[in-house]
Amino acid sequence: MISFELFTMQDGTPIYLQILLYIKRGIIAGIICDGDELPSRRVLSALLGVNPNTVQKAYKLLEEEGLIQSRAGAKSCVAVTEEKIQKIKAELLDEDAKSTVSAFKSMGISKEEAHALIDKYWE
Amino acid sequence: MISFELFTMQDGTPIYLQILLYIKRGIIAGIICDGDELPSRRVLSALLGVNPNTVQKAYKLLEEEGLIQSRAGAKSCVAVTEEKIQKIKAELLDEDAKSTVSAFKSMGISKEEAHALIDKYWE
DNA sequence: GGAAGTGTATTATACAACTAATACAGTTTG
DNA sequence: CAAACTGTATTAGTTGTATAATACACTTCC
Repeated sequence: MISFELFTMQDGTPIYLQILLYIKRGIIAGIICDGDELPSRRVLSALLGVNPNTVQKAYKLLEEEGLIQSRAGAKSCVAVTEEKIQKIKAELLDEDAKSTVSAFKSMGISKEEAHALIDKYWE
Repeated sequence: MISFELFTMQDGTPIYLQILLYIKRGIIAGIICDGDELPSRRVLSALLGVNPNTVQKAYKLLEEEGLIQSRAGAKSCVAVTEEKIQKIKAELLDEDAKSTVSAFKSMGISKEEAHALIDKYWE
């Protein structure tokens, strides 16, 4: 069963996206693995204090991406191949790195300063 | 007069925030300087193909931050001190670096891999 | 079989964010 | 002064997000 102990809500981003990202990143990190059971919509919504429909929206998007499997009546579970993992890993890293580099460059930051900034905030 | 030639619209982020960030980053990079004239709300909105109020929202926020000055009837212009520049530079770099590092760590990326990613997307 | 839990779907409401359309008052400039 | 441009304010409409209340069909397990 996937744990949501490390999940922390932040405002500014839609809740369903936070849930989506939490699971995607967990998969990429290897903390969430193929076959793992997901908490039910009702259980997770109660745990996070949000509406079941909000969880449903995240789960539905994950299913449409082919990362989880759901059948009516049964628990949902993670369904990923190594190939899919590498695919979403490349996608997320691409987004993050691209936007960060773009932001740094537009502010006149050099590559060396960028490295120093990463180090500074790594702790 | 501030140039918007390098400005490119991207969907996903509110337009007024893109305008706001474009100007802030230009100030940080030293491309936009104290005293520079801004295009009027109507002119810039026509140039970008958006509503004048969208530009107004960005300008209003910039004024509330004390980065530009506006008086009814006259053109608006940039009004920054070196101190203010350093302040917003620290703020923006803090946000960008912090969220990037957080994202990388949650995906199990090491500091060395992070550096390699920055280099990869720097071109 | 039946109870409990599950996924799924529908409808409605509320609220904030974003954009749009318009009107009004000030300044600049000839 | 007057035309043209400027900033500002108000109102409205659309969309996205979140919530709420149900309803229904399916699976699991005793």
